[in-house]
Amino acid sequence: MAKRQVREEAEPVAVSDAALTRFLGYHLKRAQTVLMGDMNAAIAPLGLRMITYSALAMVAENPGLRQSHLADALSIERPNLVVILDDLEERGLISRDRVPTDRRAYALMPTLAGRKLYEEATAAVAAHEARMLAGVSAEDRAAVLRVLGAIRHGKGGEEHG
Amino acid sequence: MAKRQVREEAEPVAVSDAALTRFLGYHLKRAQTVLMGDMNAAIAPLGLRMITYSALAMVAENPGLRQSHLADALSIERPNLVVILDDLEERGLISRDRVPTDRRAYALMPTLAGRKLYEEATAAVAAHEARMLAGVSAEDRAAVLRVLGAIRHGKGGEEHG
DNA sequence: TATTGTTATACTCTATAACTATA
DNA sequence: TATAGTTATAGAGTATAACAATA
Repeated sequence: MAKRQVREEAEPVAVSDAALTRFLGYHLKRAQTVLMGDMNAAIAPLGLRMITYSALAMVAENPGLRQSHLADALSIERPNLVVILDDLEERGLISRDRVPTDRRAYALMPTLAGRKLYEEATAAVAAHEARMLAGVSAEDRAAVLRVLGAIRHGKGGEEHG
Repeated sequence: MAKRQVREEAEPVAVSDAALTRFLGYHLKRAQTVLMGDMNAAIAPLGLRMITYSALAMVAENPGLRQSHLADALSIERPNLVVILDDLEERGLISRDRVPTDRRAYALMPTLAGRKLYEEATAAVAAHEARMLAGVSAEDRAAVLRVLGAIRHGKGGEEHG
């Protein structure tokens, strides 16, 4: 609107990305941000976020799981898992049952409502990813999993400082 | 250490990931965390982090860049860029020069020290990524870039709510 | 003495509103 | 009135220390 000044850039301004596009870290971070933000939006109507869905999924498919094991599996710290499980428990999606043989620990169990929401959410997540990967070939999908696995596991054997 | 109780799990405890491994978001987040953490460690000796390196790289290869354009290019908010540039400027790696034709804006310029550090850091980053992708084929690397690009750009044309 | 879950806390990252100085 | 850069601030996400109960 208005009269348009003597400026070259009214459009997005083409800034060269060339300095960064050579690096996988750049692409990985951007894609991760977009995918997770979009996935969070996709399951927000169910009252879930990615981390919350992940915890629910693990409990649903590994009934009896201990909190410390779940934290390890999700690669998060034990203290940070507490509030996530508080949320799921308060909403009646999981329960924390005392373990008779080790009264320090809790066995995490999905409730019926938890299982139901897990299935709904899983369908939503699958649909979301199908949409995100609509134009991607099966070969490329497989390749991505190989590379992401290599990044995730490749580390640790190379340097230790 | 000590006597070993009557417990099945002294080792890492095999918890099934199956509930999550079907989803790309899971792999993407893990890989991103590992890669970025590792890259940050790789360039920490140079006093840089990934975001800090990215900003320096963009300035080095796009001298005269404005802050708002840089923020757009890095997909970060303008206010968050300020402290990053403060850091680079205080260390004498970039300068903020007034733009004569628009005295509101700053033209970001790399200093000589900035260019030098950028080249060092670029070598470190490239070496780091080469290490991370050591066992990955050229085809798989290309496939990853295709898929990450699809995720990053694929969004936005599908839904708008 | 070590471990499970918890609390408190801190540090980073990210996001928004509002200010200033210019346009 | 709108824009560039800034300030202040709030919210996630992530990390560590330390505590109570239990092993």
